[in-house]
Amino acid sequence: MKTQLKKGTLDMCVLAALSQADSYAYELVSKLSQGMDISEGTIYPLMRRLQNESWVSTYLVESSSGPSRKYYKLTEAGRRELETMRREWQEFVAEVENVLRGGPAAATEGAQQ
Amino acid sequence: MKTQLKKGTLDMCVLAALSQADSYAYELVSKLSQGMDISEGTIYPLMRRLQNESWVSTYLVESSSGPSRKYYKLTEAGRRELETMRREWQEFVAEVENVLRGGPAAATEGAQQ
DNA sequence: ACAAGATACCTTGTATCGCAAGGTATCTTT
DNA sequence: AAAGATACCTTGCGATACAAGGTATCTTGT
Repeated sequence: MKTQLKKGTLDMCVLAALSQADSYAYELVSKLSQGMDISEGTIYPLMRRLQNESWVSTYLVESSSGPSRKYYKLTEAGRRELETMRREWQEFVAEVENVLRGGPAAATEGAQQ
Repeated sequence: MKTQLKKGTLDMCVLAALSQADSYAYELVSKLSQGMDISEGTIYPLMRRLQNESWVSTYLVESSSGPSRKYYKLTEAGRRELETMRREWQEFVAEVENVLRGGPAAATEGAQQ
């Protein structure tokens, strides 16, 4: 999957996943990797960013099959941010599709061929 | 408009615009800026990339209202690449929407709340 | 008991790309 | 001659995805 296209969407995808159920980074990677292809080197800095913005909070849970898991939980601010991101995403997609359709943003004047 | 979201889509948008009519960088900026918000500092390196990939060719046209314009024209390879990008874009959007809908890529197992 | 593998955390360095800021040259208008 | 629009371009910065590598825990096979 094209790396550049993902820029700016992974935060939203993670927040969306967390809006359904709390999760931990390692699990998020394996779940999101099915369709989105996200790697560990991406998720850990990303989760830190989300936490710095206070969009998620964390708590530790001991696991019966390995080391403790750091669960992330969406905060109220995170829920609001997710809605904002959704809106921006939809607007962005609409604008790109508009250009692809040859909408008003396409160059039409004074050109040849 | 969110900077990160544009990454990887501007090439496609420019190729799409050129698929309708030849154009030059300065004009592409003013046309695409209406909806997409693209700046000169972005377009010139971008056009060079497209040319390096042989997706566009260029020709000079003298203007009656300023310096000569460097027109860009989509090549056959460019047309094929545009179709590839379109496909990848659609697949990508579909996958993101899937995650937003809480699709199979969302974390559901073993979480709390 | 010990090695191997899975689970789970993390950091460092690299590449890419969009953009603000700045620079140059041409042509028209005042 | 000066000012402004047109049109080209480069440099340096910030953001982010990722490969590669590292550490610790827990289970399983021998």
